[in-house]
Amino acid sequence: MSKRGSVLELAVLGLLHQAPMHGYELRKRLATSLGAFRAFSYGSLYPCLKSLVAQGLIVEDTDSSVDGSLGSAARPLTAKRAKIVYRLTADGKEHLQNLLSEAGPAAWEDENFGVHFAFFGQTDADVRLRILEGRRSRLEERLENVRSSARRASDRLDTYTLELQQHGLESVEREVRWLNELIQTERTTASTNQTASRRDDPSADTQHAKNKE
Amino acid sequence: MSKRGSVLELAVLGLLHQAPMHGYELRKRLATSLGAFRAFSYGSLYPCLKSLVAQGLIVEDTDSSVDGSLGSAARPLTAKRAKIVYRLTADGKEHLQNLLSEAGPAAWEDENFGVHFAFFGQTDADVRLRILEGRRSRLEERLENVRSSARRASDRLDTYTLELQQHGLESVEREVRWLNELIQTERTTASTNQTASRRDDPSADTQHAKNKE
DNA sequence: GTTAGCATGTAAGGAGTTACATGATTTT
DNA sequence: AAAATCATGTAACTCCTTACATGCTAAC
Repeated sequence: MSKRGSVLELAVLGLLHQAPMHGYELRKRLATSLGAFRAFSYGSLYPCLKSLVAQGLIVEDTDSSVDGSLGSAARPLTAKRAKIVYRLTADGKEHLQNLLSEAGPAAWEDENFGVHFAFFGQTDADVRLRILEGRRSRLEERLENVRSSARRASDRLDTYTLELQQHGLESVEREVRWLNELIQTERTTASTNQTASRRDDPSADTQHAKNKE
Repeated sequence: MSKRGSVLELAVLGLLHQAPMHGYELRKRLATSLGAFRAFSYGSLYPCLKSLVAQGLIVEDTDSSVDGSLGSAARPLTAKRAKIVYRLTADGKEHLQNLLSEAGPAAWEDENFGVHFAFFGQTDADVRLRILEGRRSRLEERLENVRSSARRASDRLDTYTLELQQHGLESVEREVRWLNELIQTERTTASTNQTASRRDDPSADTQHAKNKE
């Protein structure tokens, strides 16, 4: 169990950690505040929230305060099709921390990297660095593959295919440069102010045992 | 029927149009020659090939010529676990042309744009231009959304989230510049040498009636 | 003669979308 | 009082992946 690890779950937990909110708003934030331009549909969001509740990672605060306007004493304090505000539980916070201290390949693959990065504010400095470096070497590996296969087949590919390949290559190169800058910054700021989360802090290691890296 | 329109099917048809080949090689080309870095698994490729056969768009050339080395007369010309070479049928070619002359939104969304672009060599000049322009305005629209939501929430987003958003923004801006150049080139080369596929060619319009744009 | 790469497939399942269905609240 | 937007949900489906299962062929 616990291998419930879609992007969505992490994103939801991360956002709810910043502030409790209801599904509708959650969805809007997913669309923007995540650098990714992925927009999730309600068809995936709400079932995900249900599942998180079932796992005990979040709870629903059924908003009975805004019952408001016509609240006489006789009214059974339900009905009304509740507005549900979701909030992290203690377990949820812990689980989020575990997910965010995952510094293996899973954290730097395309689908996940963006989300992990988006919550770097809640991530240990050493984990941040490892993820950035992992991502970078993943991309460099990819560049190597494409370049070598380009050497083999280079010609005999029509203009458009080449153009596309070239553009893809440059995009990846650009991301590598971006990562280089970030890594640089992480390293320098880490040495100046941050001994934050030294390696002798045991809590950061709790889930490392079960990893399949 | 015929709404069978996954990325994979188009990619397979496009590649088979360039040359007949078997599944294994098809997969390698998908990984590289498509600018996208998506690699499809056999688990999706082979079922897709089956489905294309069932639709009559491709046929299997069970390779009995390379029976070769020990071919005495007595041998029943099967067994051997065939190497299957796939090849487009006439229907397949027609269907491919229809897919490639699709100049609506479906052709310029993220998932499809790359594949359509990869086969621009087999696409009419006017369709190419429309897809490029469609893609560009799609991206500009997206930029507008992100920028305006950034104006609203700008602050109060932590450093990393902003960094991510910024990087995403710049990636998209970069793609827009790329598209601008391509559109420029298309326009100039179209006016010089190409009257290729003038608007009075009826065959380019065959599937336009059923579009839901 | 055994490893590495070529070659073909299937079953189960994960992650997300679309289309639908409903209702409350705010704006015009 | 109509329209827009806020808000919550479900069922069916799509596309693709993982893990498995099999066997041929070339190189070392």
